[in-house]
Amino acid sequence: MFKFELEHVDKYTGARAGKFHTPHGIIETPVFMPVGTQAAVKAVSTDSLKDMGTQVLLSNTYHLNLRPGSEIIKSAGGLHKFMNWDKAILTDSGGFQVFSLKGLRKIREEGVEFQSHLDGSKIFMSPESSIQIQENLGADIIMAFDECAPALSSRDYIVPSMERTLRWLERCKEAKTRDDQALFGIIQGGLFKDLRIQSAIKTCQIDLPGYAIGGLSVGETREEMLEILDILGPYLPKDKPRYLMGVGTPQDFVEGILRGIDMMDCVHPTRIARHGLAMTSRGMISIKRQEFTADLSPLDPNCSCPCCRDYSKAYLRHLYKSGEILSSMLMSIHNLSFLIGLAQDLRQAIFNDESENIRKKLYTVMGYAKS
RNA sequence: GCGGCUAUCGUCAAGAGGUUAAGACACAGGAUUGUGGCUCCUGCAUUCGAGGGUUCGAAUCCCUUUAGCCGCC
Repeated sequence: MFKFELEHVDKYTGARAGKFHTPHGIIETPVFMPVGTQAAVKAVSTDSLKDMGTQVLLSNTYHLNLRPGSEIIKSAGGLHKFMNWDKAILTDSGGFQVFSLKGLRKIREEGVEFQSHLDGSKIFMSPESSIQIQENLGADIIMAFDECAPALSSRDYIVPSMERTLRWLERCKEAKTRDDQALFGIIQGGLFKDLRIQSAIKTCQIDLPGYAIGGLSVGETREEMLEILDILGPYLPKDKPRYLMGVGTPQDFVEGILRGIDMMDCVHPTRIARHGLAMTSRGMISIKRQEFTADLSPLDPNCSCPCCRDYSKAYLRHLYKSGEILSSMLMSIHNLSFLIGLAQDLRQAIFNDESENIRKKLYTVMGYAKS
């Protein structure tokens, strides 16, 4: 269980292709993981997710604990049954909410006191309670409860935060009782290279089935983020999956994989889809643009997803302008298909030691901006 | 034919003599990275139905005219 087979490493870039075994199937890496925070990928059914080749979904401990409550999900037979998804699931621990709900929480050594964004009530989350909730949810991969610190944090802020996250990781491991769930540790350290290395070494000293890099894509530039990935590579065990948390523009995705990342998740594709933006083989397209009013060609002529197969840009623009729910559905299906397809292309390219070609294509043929 | 009322951005509408004519929606650009939030940011009337006048100064006052609505013959 939770064996990671490293199948091939691109001899030019170091990009990795592998297989991660979970109780709900094998995840072929590199992989993009759609995010379904509240046990649902916004605007996308599990049938659609399956059709587009999704291998693993993300969901969220903090949000599901508030609503409907993890006991409800436990009594439903776990998250897989509750949301009708029989492939792998990964739950984030609530650590990101320490960042995103900054105004609504207080951090202590023991844990974090949140004020519910729903009704204002006090919710205390600790490494132990996060693990307890995640055991109730029953995902295949569960994340350590950490603090995701803002990228612009000072060294004085990052040092104690990072050390606390390490102590919390020990407590998470201690609290864990189920052996059919893989606990991943999370490396922090802000944008300070020595702290990142320190965090990587100490985190990886704790034997776990996988390791994540957190605290990135939270306000820093792409160059800064990639620099951190570059220096971290040598400190990560080769025989464990490497998960870069919260990253999902096509550029970041490709650059991450070329730096040895195996797994990434992001709300980006589904969020921008709801706001009328598409990732395509010809760059980013805003379906809102006036120029598409009468354009009967597909969103992406090189895409075979249901959205591109069956509908025109003029129709998609009309749906968006009309506020139709179908707009969110089709655009989300497309964007997720694009990233999942990109991951599949990369995996194939890695086996041929040609992953660099995908990067070149991204910046030339596809026309994505380098920074 | 006579009397009254109304006429400000694509739409709804503030404004009642004094610097660049509110706001909302719509429209047009842009943002968005381990998802509180179909959200956020930016732009969008040198012009107030038309023409003339009073005044240092008018969307705001006066006259003429046009259109719509309401009454009366």
